[in-house]
Amino acid sequence: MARTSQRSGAARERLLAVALDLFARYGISGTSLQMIADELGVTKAAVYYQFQTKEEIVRAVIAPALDDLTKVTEAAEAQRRRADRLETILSGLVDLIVNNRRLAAIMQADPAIGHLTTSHPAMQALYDRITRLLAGSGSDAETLISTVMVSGGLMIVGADPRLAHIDDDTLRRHLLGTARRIMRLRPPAHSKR
Amino acid sequence: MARTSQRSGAARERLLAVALDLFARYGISGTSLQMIADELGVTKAAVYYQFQTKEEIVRAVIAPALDDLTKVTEAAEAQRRRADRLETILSGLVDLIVNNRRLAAIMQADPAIGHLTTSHPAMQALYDRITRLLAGSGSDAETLISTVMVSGGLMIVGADPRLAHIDDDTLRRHLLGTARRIMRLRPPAHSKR
DNA sequence: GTCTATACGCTGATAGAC
DNA sequence: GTCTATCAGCGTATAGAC
Repeated sequence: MARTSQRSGAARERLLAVALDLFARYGISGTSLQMIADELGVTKAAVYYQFQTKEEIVRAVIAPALDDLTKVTEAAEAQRRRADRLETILSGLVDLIVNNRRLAAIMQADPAIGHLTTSHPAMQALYDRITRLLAGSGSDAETLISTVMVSGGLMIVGADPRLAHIDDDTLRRHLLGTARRIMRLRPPAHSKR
Repeated sequence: MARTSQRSGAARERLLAVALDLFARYGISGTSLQMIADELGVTKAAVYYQFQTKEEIVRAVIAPALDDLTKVTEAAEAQRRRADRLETILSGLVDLIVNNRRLAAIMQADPAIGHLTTSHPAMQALYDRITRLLAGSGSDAETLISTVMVSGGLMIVGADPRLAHIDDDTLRRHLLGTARRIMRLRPPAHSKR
């Protein structure tokens, strides 16, 4: 069993840490298996033992954030009122992006990710659920456009170097504010601020 | 003279048309010189005669839109009042994106473009000018975040397949509306609608 | 001025020895 | 679990035919 994936192993963890670092610095297409191997002090084939495919490495790197995204989506779907669903998914997305700025940079910058999200059915389904949370069931053009702009804008924000100097709390606050404005959502009265 | 570029030539135009089409379908990294050559019915080296580099092809493909972007930027900078500058650059960006949806998809989706914009000094300067138009001289965190979200969100919108079915006029109208909302800009009184 | 033939070093990926 | 050897394909490059 355990052809690949699943099982831990220290070598595997080291590899993922190195890969995240290189991906963030050079992009996914800009990072070769050779670079990862060199950084680890092994050969390319040794990397291929841990992961059969470069795409597998990418998936493993983004997996933790994807799990969080799933949880946030489920929490939002559990809300009864549309305003609460919107508020939950928006603040969840904001937190996720602020906490994973390097990862956001990777996901936004590389078409390899786009390929992943569109090809993998489970990810496509998650994408659809988030779209439904943001746009609601009524899919008029205006709402759809706001939805695409808010999700796209949030993604991009994590990557942009012009915002690198802004601390997490400030970024989180203004990101959520701007996101609410795009979706015409009033700040919740019961919120702590 | 005329090592490359500059001069027209029918072959050159055909190549650019094919390249734009392939880039839009498969992305830049996903399009090989071989694919372009095959589509034209020539060899890879023939492509290499017209353009010494793949990057040169990319630059030539995005050049017309980049010229338009420069014109829009200059028009906006010529406005006296900040609200007018904002209005001009926003509606200019919206028009550009609506008129070049396929191109927007390419530019947003591929890191090769990111590399172009950050490496080429002239493009970096243009980017800075647009940022200044949107953010103004005061660079508080909130304005900066709105700026990044509006430019990023607009870019992404051109690429998103969920909006492919929306006609140009509707897209333009709601895009501008959402952009104004992000930047807290009231619609101009003297506007025709 | 436009192309073909050929080759270089790199990539992601595979098979099989140790 | 890691290695060597090898593969086809990539972007790039030159020499030379027409």
